Amino acid sequence: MTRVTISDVARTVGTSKKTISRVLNNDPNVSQSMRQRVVAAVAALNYRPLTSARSLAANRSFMIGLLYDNRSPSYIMEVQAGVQEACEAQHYSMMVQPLVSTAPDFVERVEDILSRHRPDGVILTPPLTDHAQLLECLRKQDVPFASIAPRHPEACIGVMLREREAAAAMVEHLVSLGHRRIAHIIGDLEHGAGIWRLAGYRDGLGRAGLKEDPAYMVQGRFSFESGVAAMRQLLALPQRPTAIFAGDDDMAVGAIWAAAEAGVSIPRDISICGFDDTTMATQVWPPLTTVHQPVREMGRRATQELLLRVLNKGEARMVEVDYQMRIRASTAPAA
Amino acid sequence: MTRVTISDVARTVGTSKKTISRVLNNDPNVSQSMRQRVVAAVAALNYRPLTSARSLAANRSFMIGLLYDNRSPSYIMEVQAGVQEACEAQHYSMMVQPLVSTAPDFVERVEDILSRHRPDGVILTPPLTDHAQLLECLRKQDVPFASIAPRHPEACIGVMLREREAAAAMVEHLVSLGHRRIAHIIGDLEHGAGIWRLAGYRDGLGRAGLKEDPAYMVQGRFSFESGVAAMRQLLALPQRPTAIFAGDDDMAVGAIWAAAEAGVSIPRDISICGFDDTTMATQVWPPLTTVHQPVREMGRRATQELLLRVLNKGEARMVEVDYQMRIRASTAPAA
DNA sequence: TCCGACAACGACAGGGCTGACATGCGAGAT
DNA sequence: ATCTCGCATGTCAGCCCTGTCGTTGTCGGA
Repeated sequence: MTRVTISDVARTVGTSKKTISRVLNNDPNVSQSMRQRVVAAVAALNYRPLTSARSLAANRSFMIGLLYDNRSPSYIMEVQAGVQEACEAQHYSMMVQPLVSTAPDFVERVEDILSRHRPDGVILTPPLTDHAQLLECLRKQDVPFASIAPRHPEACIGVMLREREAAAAMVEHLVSLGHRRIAHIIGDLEHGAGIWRLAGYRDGLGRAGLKEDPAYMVQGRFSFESGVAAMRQLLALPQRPTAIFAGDDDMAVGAIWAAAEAGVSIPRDISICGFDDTTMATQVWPPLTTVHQPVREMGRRATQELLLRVLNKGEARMVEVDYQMRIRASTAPAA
Repeated sequence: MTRVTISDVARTVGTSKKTISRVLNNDPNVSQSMRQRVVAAVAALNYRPLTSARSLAANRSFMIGLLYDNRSPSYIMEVQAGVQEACEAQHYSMMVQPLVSTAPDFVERVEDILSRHRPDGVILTPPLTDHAQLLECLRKQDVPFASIAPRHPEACIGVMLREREAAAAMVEHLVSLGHRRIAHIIGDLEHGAGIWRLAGYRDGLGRAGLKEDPAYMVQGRFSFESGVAAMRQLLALPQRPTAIFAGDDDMAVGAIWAAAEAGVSIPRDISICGFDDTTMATQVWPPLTTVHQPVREMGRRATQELLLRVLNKGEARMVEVDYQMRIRASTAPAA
């Protein structure tokens, strides 16, 4: 049982390979009747064009690369699902590539992937969205890309969310519950998210007329462990905060864990909230108040914009999606 | 700046394309001196063979497909990382494909992927490992595959773990803490894991001389929500169990959540343990006693076996990896 | 010295598909 | 009737690599 090729189809229809190709690629200038006959034959023979042959001939790979560097698995998994959806809709395939931006051979590896596979476009997730060398590499190789939550959204296409505003809104939520001593576990400042959320925290304090207290601003790294460490530090303070806004859910979950460890009750003694609304947010106890980011949709939208550009089907842009506040049981009125 | 091709390299070295090819593919029968000159030229020109051209000519794709159907994201993500590692080591690339085994066009989609991309091999994760139509499809198209924790490990290559034994050991752990009323939240019985862990639970009870009680065996579906539901059911029992062995961590976390909801203290009132040792296991409070499954390693090992077969480099087999008990704070002596 | 065995290499022919260009043909304009 | 034009289809070269197979070079043994 050998492979069915385009020639086989052409032979059965009694036409040229090119006409088959035209039908399959939705080229204009094919008569209705011919189109139908071809479609019928393709179905009858169960023919599917071989991707590698198409790539070679058409000089494009029909592939989108998803590059990431160890952000939380649940985040990446969601993005991946979204990218996959969008690719599928355009009969593209997705190739995922974990990368370590600090590795010595980083650029080398990127170049390797780009030139061996020649993806028609690439999706960048934080913090790769702002990796200068990477961006240069992409530009040099002329590979279009779309970014998810890049630090400089005005300069590129992709998708973003008003994180600063959302962070401020979260602080306002805490203020509205009567909290005055509100701490922030700062995310990785290499990420836009880290910067914006910190800025939003400050906005929120400012609007409520509260002063910043350096002791209430603890550096984390967007990880569970860093959340635990930060919380321990906050709990050791002579005057504890009554509410904590963690830069992301992973750190918030860490904070909740450290609170449990110390016998501090959430939200009775301290309110905690996060950002992202990951799977864990609803699976910890108490359920976490957080900002919902539609990560999957963001993956999808970014990919759609990218494909718009790749396929020359319209003007690609930086899309903005909406966040949503998810007020759950981890925040409560100040004692 | 146009692409560097094998001809360019051949021209600079002053030899034929085929010789370049031989060097790049580590074929024998090339003299040392020639080999060196070629390598030097390749480096100088920064040449990288185009994957689609190689695929077409060599009639293989240099690609391994990873197929999965919505098991928990953290599980898939770990497998994916392992598969990726193994692929990389052999200069293969990984293509991930989410699938919905209940979808009406399931077979259609599988066939499509297989014939368009012709992966040189495929990694199957549960429950796809036992999907009859899928397996038939793979055999028909002559695509080698390796399975992770398939229900019939003797019939295929891949990787497995003595889950039944581990489950029994977990029950023994509970027994050794003095528990006598031990419940089990049963996983999805479509998965080998569901079956084996249930069997192990029974083994454990039997060895301790305990009788099975249908009321203590609640059906779940390997999901957080099903864990919550099962736990509520168990808590409503006139005589509650003192310990619960959940079929996986997701359900165990759900059980912990439902306990918190009901004001039941873990492990003081009830001990809970799970299976898998996912990320969550150490992030919930109390930290979860569970069986550690080296998921990433399993992905890697399965892929290594697969590549052994694909590349004809040796006899591929069903590898067995070891589990480890992780006794943490969610289990304690019976009251 | 000659032969055979085997190592080292090259010429050639595609693999399956698409892009550029050529051709044929009928409808409408003149 | 003639000329245009535009749509529908075909021809052909070529994308970049590798497999096949035959040629040449090398070396040891008789």
